[in-house]
Amino acid sequence: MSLRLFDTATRELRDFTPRQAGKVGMYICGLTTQGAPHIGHIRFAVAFDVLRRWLETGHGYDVTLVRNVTDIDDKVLRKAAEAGEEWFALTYRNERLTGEALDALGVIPATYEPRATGHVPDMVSLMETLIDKGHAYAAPDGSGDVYFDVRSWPEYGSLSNQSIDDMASADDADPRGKRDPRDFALWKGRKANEPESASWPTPFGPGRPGWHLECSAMARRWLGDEFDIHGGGIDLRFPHHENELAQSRAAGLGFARYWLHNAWVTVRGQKMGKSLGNALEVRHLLETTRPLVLRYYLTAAHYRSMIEYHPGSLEEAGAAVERIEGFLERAARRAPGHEIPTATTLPADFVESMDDDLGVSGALAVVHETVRAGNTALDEDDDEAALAAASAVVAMTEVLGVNPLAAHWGSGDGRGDAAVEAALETLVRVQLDARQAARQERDFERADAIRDALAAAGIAITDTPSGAQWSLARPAADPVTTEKKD
RNA sequence: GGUGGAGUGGCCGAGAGGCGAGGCAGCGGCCUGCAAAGCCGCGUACACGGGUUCAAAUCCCGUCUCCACCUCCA
Repeated sequence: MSLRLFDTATRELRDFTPRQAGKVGMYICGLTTQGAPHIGHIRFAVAFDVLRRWLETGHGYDVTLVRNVTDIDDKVLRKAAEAGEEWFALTYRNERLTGEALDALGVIPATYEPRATGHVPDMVSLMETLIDKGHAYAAPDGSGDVYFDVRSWPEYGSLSNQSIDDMASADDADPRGKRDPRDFALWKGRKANEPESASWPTPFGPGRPGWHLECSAMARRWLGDEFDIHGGGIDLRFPHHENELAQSRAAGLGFARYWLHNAWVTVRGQKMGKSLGNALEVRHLLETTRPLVLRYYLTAAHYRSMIEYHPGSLEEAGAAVERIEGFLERAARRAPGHEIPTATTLPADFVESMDDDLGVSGALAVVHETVRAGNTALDEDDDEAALAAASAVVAMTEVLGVNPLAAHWGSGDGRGDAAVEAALETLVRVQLDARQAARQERDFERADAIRDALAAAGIAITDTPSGAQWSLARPAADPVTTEKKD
């Protein structure tokens, strides 16, 4: 069974075949450095993290993942000017915040994260090629801008399935010497009010990258003239990806062979965005929600479906996660050394779902079915079957990045500092022994008082035929919508 | 105006001609001193109106509603 992915360019599912056997070059685009990341930005990263994991684990590909950092654009300069800080301070601070958020959610780091500002020579080279081929021109008005000539490229509009003449002509079409209002800037000449630090010398005069050129230049440098997958949010399809495609192809490059786009997170039916004031910043959500739960929430829906955020959705994700964790904890008590090995093969239904354009919903259904079967096996003292189920659950959740036992989640599963844990174990065990003694004397009032006291301390008791077990309780999240303007 | 997407049971969320994915919540039962956890059972849902078909949530026609993109956008 082969992997099928929905290619935005052809608007159909296509069998995925890498251009080089065993290797995949993937470029994903869109992590903002204009502000702190909200869960919409992170969803994008999580969606392509799942793809990357599946390419690696499910198909054994050697993946080179390049994730760009567009660290200079109009908005960065504007915001920095408004805040009275250096633009590079702002963009680097946010780049780090984004990195922290991705780490928190268990997103595997990219192979490389190139910055636009470090690739000006690559951009100049592309522009020279485009001008030579008659697809770009320096603005005749002395602005220092360089534009792509959309009329010179018949395929312009193919990615978003639009013809140039059908595109709404922008009311604010830049008058500065464009041959067509739809022509877009490859390069922006320096304006008098812009900081000198945001300017680079070029044969066309001093200036800075336009918004689109950096991706064509960086993808080419790190992945080659042609590569396998280009990913990003659906809202980038036009104009950003359309323009990337046009400028790269017009320059004679093969560029991306598959285009994948994820949908966004909505709040009250609207796309989340800082400008709308409904952005849920990752760092705020993580004050009340465990990272694993947030990761599960963002992973559980198909990447091309919108996720409608509503109060309570994180609690539901938390309940689902706890169900999986509860099973793994029970199973681990029966496992040799209390360690659950990771299964080396994945259930066929899981593989089939994942191969069908990353059907994570179906894949998670298999996870939960396996959990139920495993719980039944535990109840029937069929340890062999229970451990096989647990191993499969570990392997499947690892593919999705939601394995509760992954070292990444750290103390989230109660695996804190060993000395602290040992001390706690001793103290709790004393209480459990006292409760057991009370129960044997049928002094249930005292037994329940002990249980209540432990619960108040955040320790949950589970009675089993072989005695009471305890675990750190996971209080339900209490997320708050942060109404934060940027 | 152009392009694309969506409407599924109390909620979330898959599926894409015929056996009701899965999760959350709820109800009943088993287990338990009681709980919790776990297990078993319980739902006849697919925006609306037509049509095709032995059979439609799924295909066709029409309608309604919502969302997105059309040079800031994950």
